[in-house]
Amino acid sequence: MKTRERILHTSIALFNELGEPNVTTLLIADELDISPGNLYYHFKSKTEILNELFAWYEEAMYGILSVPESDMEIEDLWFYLHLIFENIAKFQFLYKDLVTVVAKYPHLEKRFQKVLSTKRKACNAVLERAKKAGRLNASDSEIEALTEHVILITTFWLSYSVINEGEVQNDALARGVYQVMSVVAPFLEVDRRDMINSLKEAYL
Amino acid sequence: MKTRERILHTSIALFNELGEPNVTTLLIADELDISPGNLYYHFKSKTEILNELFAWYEEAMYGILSVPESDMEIEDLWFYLHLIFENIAKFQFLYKDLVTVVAKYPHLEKRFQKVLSTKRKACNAVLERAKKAGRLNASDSEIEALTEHVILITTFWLSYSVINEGEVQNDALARGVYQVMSVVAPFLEVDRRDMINSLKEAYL
DNA sequence: GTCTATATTTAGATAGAC
DNA sequence: GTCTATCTAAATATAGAC
Repeated sequence: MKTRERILHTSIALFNELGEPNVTTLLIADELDISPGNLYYHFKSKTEILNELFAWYEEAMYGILSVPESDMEIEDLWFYLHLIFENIAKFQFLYKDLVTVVAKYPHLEKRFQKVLSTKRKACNAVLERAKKAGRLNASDSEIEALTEHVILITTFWLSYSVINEGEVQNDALARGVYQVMSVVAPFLEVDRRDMINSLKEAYL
Repeated sequence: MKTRERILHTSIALFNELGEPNVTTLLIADELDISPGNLYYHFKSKTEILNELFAWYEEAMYGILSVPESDMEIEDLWFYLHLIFENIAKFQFLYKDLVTVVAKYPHLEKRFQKVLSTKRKACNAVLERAKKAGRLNASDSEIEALTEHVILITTFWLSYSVINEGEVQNDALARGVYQVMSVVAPFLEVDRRDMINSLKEAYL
């Protein structure tokens, strides 16, 4: 792996572990056993490292969100949500210090908002489709509130885990998925609600 | 008002407006038209300012949470939730940069967790009481998930608002209250659900 | 491409006069 | 209690040799 690539991979690892505000360019260089001068040969600033990582994040997220979610069953939804949570975990430094990071790198604000609004649309589409398929009983305003819940939970579940447990535990993602499912459950028929409980038993 | 008090009030205002990581002791002193030396005469460090403000926060929060919530109707719940959101808004600098602030001031971690667990107990008690009074139809595991939802929403609603709108809007608190109510609504009888919609119309 | 050495800036904090 | 002046430490970033 070329130095430039190694810098990016080490940066994301350190950011995720220690939080972006606590990772200096010197620390990244130290961890790689290269000099700070070398690091700055490849990236003219810390911001540029962050930009590149954010581009990775966007690419991964839009990739997942563009999946043609044709009429999913509960198990598919569980799986799909897990995929999203996994990608969030991969870029958890963005989520754990979201407001701070966006304040520090203002040009990321609009881009992050765009990801969120894409997520919102995808979520809305999934719920509307479930309603049309007769799987979901919810009014328009209920679907609207549900969508907000789903986006809020997915966005802040990792922060919530860190605050409660001091770190991101192994089962944090599965518990996040369950938490999302539990907010949708009341609008499903009874037998599908049981299925969520089965999935909880199986994965949690 | 004595200088010591003025420092605290100016600090909380600047923290809330700009975010704790972006407020230096020099900025606080400048805003007050006093010298940095003077500020350090009253507080030996920035951490000590934060400690004092956090003690304010704890006092206010425990005060609200110890209210004997005897069997609340929907309107009372709405009002009670608004009280909690208002206090969160008063100390929004803690919430907007929660993970960052706790990482920077590690001794606050346990204390914040204690506030959260007190909140969790209060929420659980309210829901259990509503169930016993026949107002809420929810299983134990549903009440457990509901409690998590309520704590998650109250904790991160302000961050969510900032990310989505770039700042905390005037109606952010009322929308937060509604969002919490909407997660409880499916477990209420139909007429009480309508009441939530009426409250939404009235306050939002 | 990589290194060493160093410059620049800024935040937190202290010393000592008034 | 308050001020001016200054120190220290740390983080970002650059210059120039190899």
